[in-house]
Amino acid sequence: MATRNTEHLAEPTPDPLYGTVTIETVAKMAGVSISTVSRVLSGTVTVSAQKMLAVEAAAAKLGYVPSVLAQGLASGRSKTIGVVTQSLDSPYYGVMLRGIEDELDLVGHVPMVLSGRWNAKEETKCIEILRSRRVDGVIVLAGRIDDAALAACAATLPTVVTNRSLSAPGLFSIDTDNYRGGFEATEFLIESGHQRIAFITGDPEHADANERQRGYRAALDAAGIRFDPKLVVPGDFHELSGLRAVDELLVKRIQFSAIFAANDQMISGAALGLHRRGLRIPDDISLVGYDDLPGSQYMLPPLTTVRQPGFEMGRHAAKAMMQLIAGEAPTPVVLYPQLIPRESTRRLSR
Amino acid sequence: MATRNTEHLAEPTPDPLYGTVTIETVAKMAGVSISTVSRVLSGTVTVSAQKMLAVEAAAAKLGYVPSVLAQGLASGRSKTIGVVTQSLDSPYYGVMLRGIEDELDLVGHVPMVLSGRWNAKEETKCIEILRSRRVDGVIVLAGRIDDAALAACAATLPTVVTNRSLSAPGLFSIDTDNYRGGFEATEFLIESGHQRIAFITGDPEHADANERQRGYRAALDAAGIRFDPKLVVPGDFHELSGLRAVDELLVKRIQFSAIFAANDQMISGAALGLHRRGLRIPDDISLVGYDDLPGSQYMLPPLTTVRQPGFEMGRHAAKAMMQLIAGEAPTPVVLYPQLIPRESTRRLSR
DNA sequence: GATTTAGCTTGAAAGCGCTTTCATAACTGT
DNA sequence: ACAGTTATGAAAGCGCTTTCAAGCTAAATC
Repeated sequence: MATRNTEHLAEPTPDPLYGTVTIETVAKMAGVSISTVSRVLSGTVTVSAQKMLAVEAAAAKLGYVPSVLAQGLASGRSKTIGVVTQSLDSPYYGVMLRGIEDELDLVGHVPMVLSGRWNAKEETKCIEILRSRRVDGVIVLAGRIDDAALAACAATLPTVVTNRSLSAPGLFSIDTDNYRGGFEATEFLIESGHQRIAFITGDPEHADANERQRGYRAALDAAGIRFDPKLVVPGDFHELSGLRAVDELLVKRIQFSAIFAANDQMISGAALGLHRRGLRIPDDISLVGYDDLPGSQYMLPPLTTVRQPGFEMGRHAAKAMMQLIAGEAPTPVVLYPQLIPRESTRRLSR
Repeated sequence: MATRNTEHLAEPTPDPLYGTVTIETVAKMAGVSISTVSRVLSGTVTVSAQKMLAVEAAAAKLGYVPSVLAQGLASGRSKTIGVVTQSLDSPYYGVMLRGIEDELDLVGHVPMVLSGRWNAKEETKCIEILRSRRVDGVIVLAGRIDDAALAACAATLPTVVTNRSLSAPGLFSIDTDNYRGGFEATEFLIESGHQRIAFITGDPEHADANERQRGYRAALDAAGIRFDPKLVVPGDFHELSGLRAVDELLVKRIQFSAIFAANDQMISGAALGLHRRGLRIPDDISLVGYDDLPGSQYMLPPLTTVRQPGFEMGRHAAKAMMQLIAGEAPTPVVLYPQLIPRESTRRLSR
């Protein structure tokens, strides 16, 4: 036990000035009951102005900081929202975390962020840990965990998941239109005169990546360009896979004038691959990425990419969580990706 | 109150299967007292093998997840470590967060990360929030909050601060040798034949930045190169300031063959500035950064930079925190920055 | 104008789900 | 048979929230 009461001991000295000041300390000093202190602080019930002032004065003088732990135990609400991300240093998820933090801050809640390290098992473990900390809900950023497990989680804990579309009781999902993003990026390249457009895929376990690829194919079809499977190279969302993809294309002597990758990190790797072979961007090869990471506008040259509204997604996820907790049905939102033309693409003059 | 006990009501039905299973549920099922369940779970005291098995079986069957909230309240240890970072999407701090998370995970603790948004006031607020959540300690990553305030915090809460050197009771600080990093980067450039080396400063409020600058000057002195204040341009650690710095140098027609910036992000901006003016890296200008961010090896060209052991720093910070909590004196560590030569620098042939 | 009634404010007390003393009961060895 | 161990349960308490009922005041009724 933390600090035992000593009132039953022969120790007439008033509580040592030093030590934890609890609601009781405040109550005594203000000459009211702890119930009243609680009421003043939570502001739920009217309290006479006089006592209210007394309590506030006492609390201020004592530097009283209520224990959210105790509040949580007593009220059943910890004011903490669990967040499962993939990695604490992922640039893409980082932006979403910022959105979540900002929004939660507005309503006095705090996020508890754990990372799933890109695998379903770890994510499940994270959720378990979060559950043991009695979070009021969990927000899963993308994640590898399967839909069924997520739905099961939602049955006993308000759950919000981003970058996915699925529905279940207690579950809210929020996603952007990746198909459309993929389509627009490809369309942009085609309109710029490119015909041989390579595509570096993302991790096939992420629905996002597949949707972007579907958009790529659809744009090709729409323009009447025959799809060439040789132009599609597998990637895993990390830089190195982008570099390898370029190597593969080049080694196999596959003709292409542009590359569209399922995310910015892979395009960054691809750019290095081209650089190593003496190919210039965009003079020789045009590049389009996906995400618009904070650093992408400082790439050399600045990257043309599809901007994902990560920050907004984070905000909406948090807002939806608060609604879920309040028992309301979250207002569905549609977030659209947006093509940001910069300098990594050039118009092909025929 | 969360769920009221109903045992005093005329309701003979056993607890509904659905609902929170507490230590009491487990105790009843295993036919032991809650004390015994607690003991089995914490493993602090020996319990007969038979009861131990019974408890474990019951816990497993019920899917019992102890409430860390209640444990924290009762034991006075929340098993949560507060972390104050600058921004959840900062690449540099992200790596440190990973280190902290990894290390904490090993000992069953969880970080609660809040961001100070680059200002002392917010940081103070974060610490206050963390305190209200009864974290067992706080780790401050760099931070703008002044040393005195930090020392005051440490007086009542175990505190670890990175990227600073100061000492106070209950306070542990861990830093890398920024002077040395700055020195080595500059020395490397000088050894490569550069004489006119521009320096883009970091935020002067960060001691780190100033130390790096001191290292820069010292290396110049050591090589007998006269220090030219015109070569020093102010920056703020963000990309844009790097770009502006280059503009300034160029507009003022200041001669230089290399730039050393106090961090990678600014070098990234500087690179774009040079690119815009048609200057090539490293052919025309050599570049050296500081930090070695995850993306720096994929810059075009890959960046020569001073690697900061951010991950290790995070790990050590967390390890020191656990020692602080255990009442031990953390083992001091010295972390050295390391120059990583890549392709953004060239040897000047005279 | 006396009395009832509704409406407020307030404190006592029961819990929230655990940990940790304390004391008891059951063994051990000699 | 007795001191010395061990295992175990009862119970107090961690710092709050929230019900419950009592106490009071002001409005409403006849």
